[in-house]
Amino acid sequence: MSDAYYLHLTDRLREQLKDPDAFEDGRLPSERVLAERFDTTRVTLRQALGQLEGEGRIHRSNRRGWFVSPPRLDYDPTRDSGFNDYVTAQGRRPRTEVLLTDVQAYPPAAQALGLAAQTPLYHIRRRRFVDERAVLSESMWVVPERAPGLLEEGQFGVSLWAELRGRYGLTLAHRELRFYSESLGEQAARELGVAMGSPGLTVRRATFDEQHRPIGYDEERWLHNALCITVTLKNKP
Amino acid sequence: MSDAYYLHLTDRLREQLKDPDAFEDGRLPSERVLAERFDTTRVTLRQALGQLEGEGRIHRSNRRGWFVSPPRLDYDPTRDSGFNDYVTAQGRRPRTEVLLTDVQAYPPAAQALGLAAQTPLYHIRRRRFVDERAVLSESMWVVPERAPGLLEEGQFGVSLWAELRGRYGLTLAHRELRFYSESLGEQAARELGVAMGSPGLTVRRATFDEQHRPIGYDEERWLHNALCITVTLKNKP
DNA sequence: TAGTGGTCTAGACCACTCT
DNA sequence: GAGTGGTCTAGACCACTAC
Repeated sequence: MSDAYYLHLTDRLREQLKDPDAFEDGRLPSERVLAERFDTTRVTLRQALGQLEGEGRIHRSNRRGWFVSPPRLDYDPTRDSGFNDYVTAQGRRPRTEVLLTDVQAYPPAAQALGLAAQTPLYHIRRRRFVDERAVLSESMWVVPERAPGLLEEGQFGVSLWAELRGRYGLTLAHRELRFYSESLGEQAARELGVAMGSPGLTVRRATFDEQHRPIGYDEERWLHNALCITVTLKNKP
Repeated sequence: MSDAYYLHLTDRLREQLKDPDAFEDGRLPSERVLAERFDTTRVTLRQALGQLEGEGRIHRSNRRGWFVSPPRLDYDPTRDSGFNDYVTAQGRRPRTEVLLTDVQAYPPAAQALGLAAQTPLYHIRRRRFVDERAVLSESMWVVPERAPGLLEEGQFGVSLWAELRGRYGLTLAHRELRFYSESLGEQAARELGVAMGSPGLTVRRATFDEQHRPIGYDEERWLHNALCITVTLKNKP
């Protein structure tokens, strides 16, 4: 089965991808051009592109084209250092857009925090970019009692955690993280400018203070090949 | 774009999947049958199946068919409790096969452990099952000085970490973990009985003792929808 | 041997982006 | 308006699994 033609195409494309300068603006030729060049149909060519997408080497922007993927971002979700900090530290350019702030009940957040399902929570939805590529769609819910007035004044473009620490004196003492691989749903796909069903990685995080009182909960939807999650642990848990 | 026909198919199939008893042995009807039932072609039907696969609801076994996926396994890679233990604790049935043991140099392992690239290491390759579904293909490299004679006597079907702790008195004090989403390569796909390019999740882990001497390194390739990685942290790192 | 999914052809139309 | 990827048709043959 290793002699499928689309696998030959992935081999040849992989070879070409080793020289990133071969593609202007990191953009691949159109599917029709590639299909003709390799003397095959778009269906087969797309199978090869899908394979390389799964490997994390290329990605697509909805109806715009295929692009060479940059190296994955290293991301340590156990730290509350800001997105801007670690993106910059890796020589990349961060940007954040606030899409929405409101007050809403969100049962999954409430459950993770041990609250009643209909508890109203501050809600902030953001979209984050690395080198002007949208890689992360994030929703954060904060317990209002822990950060009264947060929505009125917060600079959400910067680190929300820094805000919680600095302005409200909160200590993030206890964290429960879950991550899993799941394709992107309609909303996240739209916000990230990719086709629905594109591969994604989800991070959910519940945070508590020293007295184990709930602080907040967030859900992050990443483009699957944009990141590598890194965790370093001393001692046994 | 939300009115694509394959999305209607996913909706209808999702509905049917809510009643698992509707499928004998958790097996879906064949692609040809489903395509006819929904009055479409196999190409479109497969697009719908691929979508549900990405969502983690169904999975395929190479050339055997499509199956309803069981709930994800919760997995905490920061603990060295054995696979058998946490699978059993979740009411599932674990099984392990040893595929290979040998001595080899593996530069990525050596690099992660801070050793010379060509350092010979004990190597153990295993395949692990949950409820008789192969979900994990794993390679482990151990520094020979830390566990002399490991390959001669080890019971690799049980916990390798328990072996290292019990027989060699090793303390796993420091761990460096990396995980990322990446489609399965040829070897892992074959071992897991899925098509090459199927979505996967990779976990890499380097382990050190209290003196920060390297103990071992392992690479795990999971079926992407078989697990949810869970990490709980007290205090700030 | 029958049935399955895996691969592939040669087209077509549509929704969207770019300029 | 030109070009792109997204979706879809109606077939075909092949490699492999299960019996």
